[in-house]
Amino acid sequence: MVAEKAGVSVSTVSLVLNGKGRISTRTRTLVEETAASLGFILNRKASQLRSGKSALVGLITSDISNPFFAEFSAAAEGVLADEGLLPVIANTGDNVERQTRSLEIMLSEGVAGFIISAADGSTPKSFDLLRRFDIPFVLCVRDIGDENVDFVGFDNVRAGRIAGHHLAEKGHKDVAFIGGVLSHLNYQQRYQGVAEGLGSASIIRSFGGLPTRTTGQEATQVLLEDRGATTALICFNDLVAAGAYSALSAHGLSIGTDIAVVGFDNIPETSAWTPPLTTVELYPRGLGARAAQMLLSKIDSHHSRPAETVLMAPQLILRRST
Amino acid sequence: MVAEKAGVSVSTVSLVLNGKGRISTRTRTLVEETAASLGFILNRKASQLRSGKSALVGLITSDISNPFFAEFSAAAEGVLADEGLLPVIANTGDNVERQTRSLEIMLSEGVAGFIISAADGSTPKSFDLLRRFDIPFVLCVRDIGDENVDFVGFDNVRAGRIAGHHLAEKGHKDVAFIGGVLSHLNYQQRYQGVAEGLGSASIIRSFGGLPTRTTGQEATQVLLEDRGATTALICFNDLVAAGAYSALSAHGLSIGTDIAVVGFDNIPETSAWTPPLTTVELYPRGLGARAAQMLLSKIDSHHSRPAETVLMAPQLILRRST
DNA sequence: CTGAAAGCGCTTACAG
DNA sequence: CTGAAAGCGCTTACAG
Repeated sequence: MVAEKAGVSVSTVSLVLNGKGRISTRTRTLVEETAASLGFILNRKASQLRSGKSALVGLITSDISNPFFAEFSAAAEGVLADEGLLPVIANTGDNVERQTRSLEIMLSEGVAGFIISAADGSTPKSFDLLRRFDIPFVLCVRDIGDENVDFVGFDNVRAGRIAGHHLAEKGHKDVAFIGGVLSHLNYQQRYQGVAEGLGSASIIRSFGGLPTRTTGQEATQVLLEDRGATTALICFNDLVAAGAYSALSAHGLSIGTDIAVVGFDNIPETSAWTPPLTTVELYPRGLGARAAQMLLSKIDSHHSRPAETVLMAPQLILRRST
Repeated sequence: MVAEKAGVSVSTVSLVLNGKGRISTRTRTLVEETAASLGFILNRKASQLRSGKSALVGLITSDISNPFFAEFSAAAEGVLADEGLLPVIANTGDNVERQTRSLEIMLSEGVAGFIISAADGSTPKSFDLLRRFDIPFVLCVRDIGDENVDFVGFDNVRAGRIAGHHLAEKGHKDVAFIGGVLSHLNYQQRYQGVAEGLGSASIIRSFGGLPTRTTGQEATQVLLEDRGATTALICFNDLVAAGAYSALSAHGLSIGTDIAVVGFDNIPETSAWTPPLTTVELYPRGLGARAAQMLLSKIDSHHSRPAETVLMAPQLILRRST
């Protein structure tokens, strides 16, 4: 360590730099000053190797350029940074193998824990690696149906119910559910909620697909070829709604008057659309922050803490598309 | 190292796991098999401490939830991941001090290099720390006017000229430039280009502000209180254009017929707007990928490589808002 | 082709 | 209050 050129031992330097032990004010300031003047920067690789602690946290999502995850990640970064922790990111593209590879390399880098929005197709087994090394992790957004794992997400059934109920109140009885992968828990729960909210006298037609703008556009086009009595679109998420908007207006339909549209997520762009989108707030930023907090507390307590599930209550954001 | 419980020395294990040295096929497979069966995961903290190499790259932007940087970062992550590198992210919120702190902690974590979109107010001095430690870094998107540094960005003057010229061709002579911080190089160059493209007989009114949706909305409202003969809006970027869209339609103006709007960036959402936005493509993904490639080549060659500036040629994306 | 030894830069008991 | 020594898990010359 360079700073020992101030005439003291390495141990002493380490002690003052870490604010540990009892060091005389004189040597303390001496060390601090020489460290500053030398522009000393701690090598955490070495310190972590010895102490076993890490300032890195793995942050794994399917695609950080998806506005939902961009918001989610930015919020997580914020709370992590406040604790001096740094997120290491990886996109899985919803590929389980890529996810496993990211897990391995991050583990290898010695991250202190993980925040993971599981790739499609993940099972509880996908994270056995982390259990084996006893690394704390919290899953979020995507529920893989494992009750023994910490999870922060939202109540999908309730979110669906809110959307369905809102439409029912507006008198819609024949509705299209656009986008979403039919085999996923997120979809099934949301669909169930929609059905409940709409009530038993209603009709729902489903047009599945990956939750992207493209799906929204294409599925809406298909729908419009034979619209029937459909008066409202429930879009799996706001990205899908974006695509639906463009297909709808390409058809000359006026959103909010000719046809209603509701989304899920409340990503920032939706409030600037024409008309602003009515959507079910799923708190991407709140989830990111909460997941980071939960991980932090897991890292602190580490053992002997039962698994927690926190579900944020979705909320209707009433705007002009319905 | 656990794997030496296969009867060989640590050195040998290290050699086979790194594919170095000449090892007999027999011991090689023996080691590989026992490593696999034991679920061995290399501790890179240790290996990096010794070898001085790192698999971490610092990725610093003002805000990763900004769609431009979300795209940028996702693309950078892609090319980094292909090389087995992992991005560590930090948002500066355009605060130079936060940027410095992130630089320090990442340095401390031993990143192999940096990709940085400089926070507003950065000067060449802001990165002296990296020069002192001889850490490769590439700046991008925001030009801080340092010619001795690797930079990947776009030609702002040209981008502005494209937008101005397009509007001039459509017969617009009285134009408002919405959003953007007037003291920034990016703004000044873009403005200069717009003026050139529009031609000398035109009028440009400026409504500055941080390049956000909110600014777009508020500045457009101010403009509309006294619109005068203004027939077109040039928005500093697509986020500003989003805000402008909502203010415009709240005023009952039909975009593309009553008034023209053009943006910069071409973030994904713009193509789904009503009407789709005419914008100047600035290649967020291309920039991210290119910056990562450039950093990679810097890390390889390391010394004796003159600074490079690569500017991507902007391109008009003609859609229906003009 | 393989092993023993040194050393990367720290932190952490342990003496004193 | 401070120092000497061991050791975190690797890689890398150096012998053999």
